[in-house]
Amino acid sequence: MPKLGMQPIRKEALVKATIVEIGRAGSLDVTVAQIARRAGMSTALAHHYFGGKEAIFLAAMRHILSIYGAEVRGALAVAKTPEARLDAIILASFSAANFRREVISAWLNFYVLARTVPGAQQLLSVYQRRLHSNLLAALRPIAGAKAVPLAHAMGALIDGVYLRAVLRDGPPDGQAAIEMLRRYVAAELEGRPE
Amino acid sequence: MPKLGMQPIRKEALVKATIVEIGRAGSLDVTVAQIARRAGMSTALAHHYFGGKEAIFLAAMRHILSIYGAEVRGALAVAKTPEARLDAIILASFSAANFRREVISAWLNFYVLARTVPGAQQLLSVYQRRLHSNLLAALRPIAGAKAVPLAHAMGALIDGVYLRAVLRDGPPDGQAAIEMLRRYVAAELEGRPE
Amino acid sequence: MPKLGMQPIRKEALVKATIVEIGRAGSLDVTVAQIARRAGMSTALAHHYFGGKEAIFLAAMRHILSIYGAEVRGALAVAKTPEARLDAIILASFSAANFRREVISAWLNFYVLARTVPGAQQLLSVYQRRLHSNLLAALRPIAGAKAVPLAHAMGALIDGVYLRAVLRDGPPDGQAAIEMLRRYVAAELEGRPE
Amino acid sequence: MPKLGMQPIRKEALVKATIVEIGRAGSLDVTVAQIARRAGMSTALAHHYFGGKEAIFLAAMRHILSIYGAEVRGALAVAKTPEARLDAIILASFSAANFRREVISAWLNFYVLARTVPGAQQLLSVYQRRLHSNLLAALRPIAGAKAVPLAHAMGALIDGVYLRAVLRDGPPDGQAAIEMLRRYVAAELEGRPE
DNA sequence: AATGAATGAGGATTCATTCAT
DNA sequence: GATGAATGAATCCTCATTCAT
Repeated sequence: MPKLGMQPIRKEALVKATIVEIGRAGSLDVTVAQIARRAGMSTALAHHYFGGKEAIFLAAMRHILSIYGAEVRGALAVAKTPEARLDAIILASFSAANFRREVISAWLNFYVLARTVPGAQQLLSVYQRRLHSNLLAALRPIAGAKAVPLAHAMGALIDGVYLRAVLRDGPPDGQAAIEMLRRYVAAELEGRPE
Repeated sequence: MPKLGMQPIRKEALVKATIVEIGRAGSLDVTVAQIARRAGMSTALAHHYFGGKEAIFLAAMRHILSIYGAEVRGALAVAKTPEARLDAIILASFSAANFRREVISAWLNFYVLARTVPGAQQLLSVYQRRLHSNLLAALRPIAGAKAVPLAHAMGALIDGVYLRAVLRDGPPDGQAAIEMLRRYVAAELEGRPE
Repeated sequence: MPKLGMQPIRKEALVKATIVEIGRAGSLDVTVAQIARRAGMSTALAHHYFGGKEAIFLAAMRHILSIYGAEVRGALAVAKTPEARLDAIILASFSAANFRREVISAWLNFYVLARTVPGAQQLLSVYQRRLHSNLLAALRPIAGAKAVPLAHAMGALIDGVYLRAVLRDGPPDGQAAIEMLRRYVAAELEGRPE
Repeated sequence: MPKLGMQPIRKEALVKATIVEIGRAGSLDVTVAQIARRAGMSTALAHHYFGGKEAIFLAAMRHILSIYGAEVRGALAVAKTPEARLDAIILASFSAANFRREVISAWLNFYVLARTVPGAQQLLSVYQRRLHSNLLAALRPIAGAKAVPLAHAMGALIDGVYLRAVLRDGPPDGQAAIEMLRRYVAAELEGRPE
């Protein structure tokens, strides 16, 4: 018996199923049938709601990025000093919600997706730009002229840590990642102030 | 006009074609037919020489890793001081031969491959371990207790720079990458020694 | 115009088409495409319903064996004496429904299939055991100690007649086969009673 | 270093390899490459000597049939009485040389081949006719009018025993087969003479 | 005599997508 | 809203066969 207002529920189920399946498969080689089955519906319905596989992937990507964005935003809101702001970004990047096996796996694969699908590339660019500007805003007061290169390096380092976490067998170690980032920032800031 | 001793020639052609095609496609969604066509032979011959698609991918991966390994080894051989050794690794990582669009793209996709194919995972692990031990050997004399975490961070940073280079449109900027790494090392080494 | 409840209809069509095609080809070298075409559907649908070629073959085999089994069961039900029972088995074995060109051809090829596919071997074993026990039950009261070897021989003779029918050009002669079996039984039973 | 007069040696090796491979595979799904490898040569050479796969199969079939024929001929030559002649045929049919796993498997598959390849059909017909006339010649003096149907039944029974031997797991039991045939003949001859 | 090289043809299987119900 | 039915278009892989050496 079909109910009204199922659309958002179905869509969310599909998005979550997509992330799980990409995590499980370790690649984008995931069939719509797998996603739909895990979401508890037919493939036809999945198509009905999203129009196509690519749109499903994009929605999953948007979901992950928006969760990450929300977490960062929330943490920044309560941080008072530049140092606290910087740390908030680091902590959000490796929080339990984001630095999870499936999410990391999906993340890596979205980098791949971005090479093919313009929409994905755009989403990833937006995320990178936002991260960069957040980092920059926090760094500017405390790093001076170093702020720009430092922000670039931190972005790359975060991504690198994600990338490496994909390969490891056990659960990802967020704490170690956080320490690595903190240590990096500390080292760069400790040096001659300019 | 069949000649003798074609096997190595054909295999190499296929490996190179594979890297090019993965670079072009931006993903592992590359058909054997595409690879074979670019290598100038039939798909049947590609299968004949490698036995299957996976083996072709693995050979391509091994090729890239071995070139990188050779370059590092060569640079380390002539470097006399620890500092020179460290710089040699950095330079090799972003040399014109390795830090090329196609190679970077292939690199990213090999990370994905490693999630599925055990052989690929192993190859990547070997590469990471070797890089780590090279970094460590160079850092130990000059970074003391910091050597281990620093080597980890450098490895992650290198991978992160690769990952980010994938997304950018233009040609990858090896020089900027080198400077980013050098700057980080300098900052860490400058700080209080323990 | 897709309707509901097509699964059993499609499956049956595929099973029948399989038997016809094996009969036509004279071997198991029958493509799924041929079977699907004759059954009036795409190969994809055939795979969808059966999961693979082997499963289609097994279903066809099961179909033939079950028809034969049903016919024997039906005939045994109305036979009152051991002699009538024995004759019922013979008649069913060479009835118009079973002793047809295509069915015989399929039969032979299922023997071949049984050499490769465990499921097929099992099906054939079941058929042989059931035939044997039916024969034995009918023979025991009238053949005494001879019953066991006689049942074996009759089974072999029936199979042999099938085998030879495969080679002949014209339509198989069920009547002649029945007479051969009857004569064989008569000869064995006439001999000294023990 | 190619030698002269290799042709018959190579051909025989291929024929034997073919029988072994058909026995191993349990079907005609045997590649020329497998046959050639087992025979210790390249596929190109196999083609060179036989011209094609079909010709290889036919040669293998001819080989088996001719061995069987030779054995029967030899046994008939020394048999003095009709009874002895009959027994000679039975014995030859289930001799250790013929009633072997691989040979039986090949035999079955030649029945399949005969449905497709005219040459195979002809070979099999020749064998059947020869067996029939041998049986008839032996039976005529001792079975009178029964000779013809008895010869037919014996032929079918022999084939049936072969067919059933294919399915059994263990080694084929020639002795049991011989007894089955002898028992049948005895029963028919014992009965009232007309 | 012998073989490595090479390929065209074909075959099983998968999958995103569409459509009628 | 929801789904079973259905397929066209790939894709990987195999294999008999040919050819130049």
